[in-house]
Amino acid sequence: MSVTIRKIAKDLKIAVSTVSKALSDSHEISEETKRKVFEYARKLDYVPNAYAGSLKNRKTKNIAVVLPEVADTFFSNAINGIDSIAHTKGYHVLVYLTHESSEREESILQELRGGRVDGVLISVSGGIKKDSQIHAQVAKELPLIFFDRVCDEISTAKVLTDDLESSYNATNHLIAKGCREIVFFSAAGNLSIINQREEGFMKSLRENGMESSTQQQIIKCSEDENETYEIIKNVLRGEKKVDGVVCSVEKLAMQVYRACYECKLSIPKQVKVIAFSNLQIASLLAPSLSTVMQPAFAMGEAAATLLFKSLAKKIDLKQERVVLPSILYERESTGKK
Amino acid sequence: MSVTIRKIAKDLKIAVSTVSKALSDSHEISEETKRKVFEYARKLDYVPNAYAGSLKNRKTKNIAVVLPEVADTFFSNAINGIDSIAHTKGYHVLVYLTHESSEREESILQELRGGRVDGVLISVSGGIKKDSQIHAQVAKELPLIFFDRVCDEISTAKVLTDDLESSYNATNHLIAKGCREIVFFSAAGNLSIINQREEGFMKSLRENGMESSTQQQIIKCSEDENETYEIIKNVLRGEKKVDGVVCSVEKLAMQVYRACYECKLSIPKQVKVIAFSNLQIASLLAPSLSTVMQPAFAMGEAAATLLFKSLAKKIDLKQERVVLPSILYERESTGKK
DNA sequence: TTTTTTTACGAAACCGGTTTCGTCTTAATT
DNA sequence: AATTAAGACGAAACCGGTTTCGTAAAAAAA
Repeated sequence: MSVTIRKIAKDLKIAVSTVSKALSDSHEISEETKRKVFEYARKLDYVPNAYAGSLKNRKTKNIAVVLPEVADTFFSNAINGIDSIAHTKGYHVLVYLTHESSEREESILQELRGGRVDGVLISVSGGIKKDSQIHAQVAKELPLIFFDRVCDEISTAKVLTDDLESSYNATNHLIAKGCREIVFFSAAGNLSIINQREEGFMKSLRENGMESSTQQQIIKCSEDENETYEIIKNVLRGEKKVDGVVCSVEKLAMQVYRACYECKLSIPKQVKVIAFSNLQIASLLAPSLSTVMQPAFAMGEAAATLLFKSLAKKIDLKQERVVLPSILYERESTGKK
Repeated sequence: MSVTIRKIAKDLKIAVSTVSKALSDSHEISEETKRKVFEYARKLDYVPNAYAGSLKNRKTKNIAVVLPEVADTFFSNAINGIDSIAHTKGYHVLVYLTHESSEREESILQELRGGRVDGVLISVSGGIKKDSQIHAQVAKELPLIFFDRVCDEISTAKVLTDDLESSYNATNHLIAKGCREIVFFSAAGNLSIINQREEGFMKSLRENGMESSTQQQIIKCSEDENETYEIIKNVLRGEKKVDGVVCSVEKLAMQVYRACYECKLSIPKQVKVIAFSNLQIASLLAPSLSTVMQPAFAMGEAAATLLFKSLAKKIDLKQERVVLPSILYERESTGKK
């Protein structure tokens, strides 16, 4: 049985409340008594129970981070950013993985209503349904902050990147490098950031007079990896020789690389590729991959900072919206020597 | 204010204990009453407080995962494995990052003594000191399981890979490919898995009559990235033309690639490289990287499974030791066409 | 010296559950 | 008919803290 303040009180023949106050260095307690309590607590190696007090004051010092997966450089770096802030605030981080499943995401959020955490940072799963009520419900009960993959419908804080603009820039980059038949590989699901990236892509095409059929230029991929691979191969082998590719997410870039290898298409000679990706080793790929890199760590920091400000009642989350710029790295896959 | 069983009891004009028992489907309560309680609880959207009961029965349904970093494919995949098991058991996962700092690791473990979690899975930081008492202390108070980076001194469950053997195999592989001047880049710190890998390396050299000076063949790298880079470059540019490299950890492989690039050394023509790594995209590197891949997901699963067995009082952790095999992937960096 | 204020501490309620134990009613047993 | 057993529920303790409020003693003010 672990040491409690009741045991300390009993041994020292003083009241439980006195021990509690002494340990929190209350002015109500004399220095003499405080010293005694601290000494004895130290001697018994007293460690307070983390959740006992949380009942009374409703502070668990836990926050939840809900995301599709952790084996992804964007998300793992975001966690680093979140953890760096949480750590300075003495908070603990619970990580929840949805694996892009909306059912799982919903059941996780439902569980989070049980007072396990003081706030939630979330990047929604690709499969999320529009009509889900649970996000709004959670947002009512505790501070909820979206980062990167947001739900536009929910009125709460959001941290994102300039997706439309950076997708526009990426497409312009391909065009500047001479591409004339560009396609956009779009991730499955109905994420607003993906929509933004699609729009940036189309905006560039429009401005450059390269717009034809949206359906032929924006290729929706599947949730299934193998299916996606087939889709990609079919597009690349099509009669309309594609010479430029924008990948909306990192995973697709890897698939495009594999497909080009199998179809004996040379990157960047025959097909130029640029992708939204946070791979630190993009520069070591064969060929090195041009990327639009999101400031994952900074986004995590920003989201966590908003959360703690909200917990300190400093801000109203409804008003908050942070947009950070992505950075375009030009590498061999778009023709850099 | 959220709805509690006391509110339900009051509204239904029954005792709190009756509500509690009804909700847990106790046989003490009549079907009639249960129905009423369930209905009303559902109507009020009652969600039980996660930590209220934990005081009494000492079960938080939380586990801690302590690791050096998350932006590393081994660790992020291990988390996936852990999460997959934890999820089926209805447990929640707290992630703690040490960033290879022993002070941080110690303060984290100290905090975990406060009953925040029911058990701990840990991969120790490289900077950990031998004389730290806190690991043993935690192991006394709650189930503690080491995975991958273990502390040999502590008598508790461990999940690891066949480090000595796989390092031996990796070195043999280089020799079979014609390497005659092989060095082992060893990660900073004093981790037992690194020692095992060093031993496997030396064993191979010995058996092949290639052992010379250990100090010249096993190169200890620094905690500082830039310093490590300089060390690597100096070794590769040395007069004794190194033609084979074993990297004890993934990060070093990336540094070796950079160094070879800068020193204009061709991989695999002049230098062959093999590394302990879990990068899924190792095959897309330029050149593709031969790796010793650890079964990260399975290790996470195994560690979590041990923990839950221990929580169910099914096993004595002191006896447990799981060793999983790594897999050697031969790719271009060691000469595969 | 009397009154007021301050200091230091204790008793008890409280947070939201679980669990033990006692009691009353009804049904089964002898 | 008397006794026992089972069924259904309530009162209260408990888990380990925090917080409010009351009070005795000492110090300060009148």
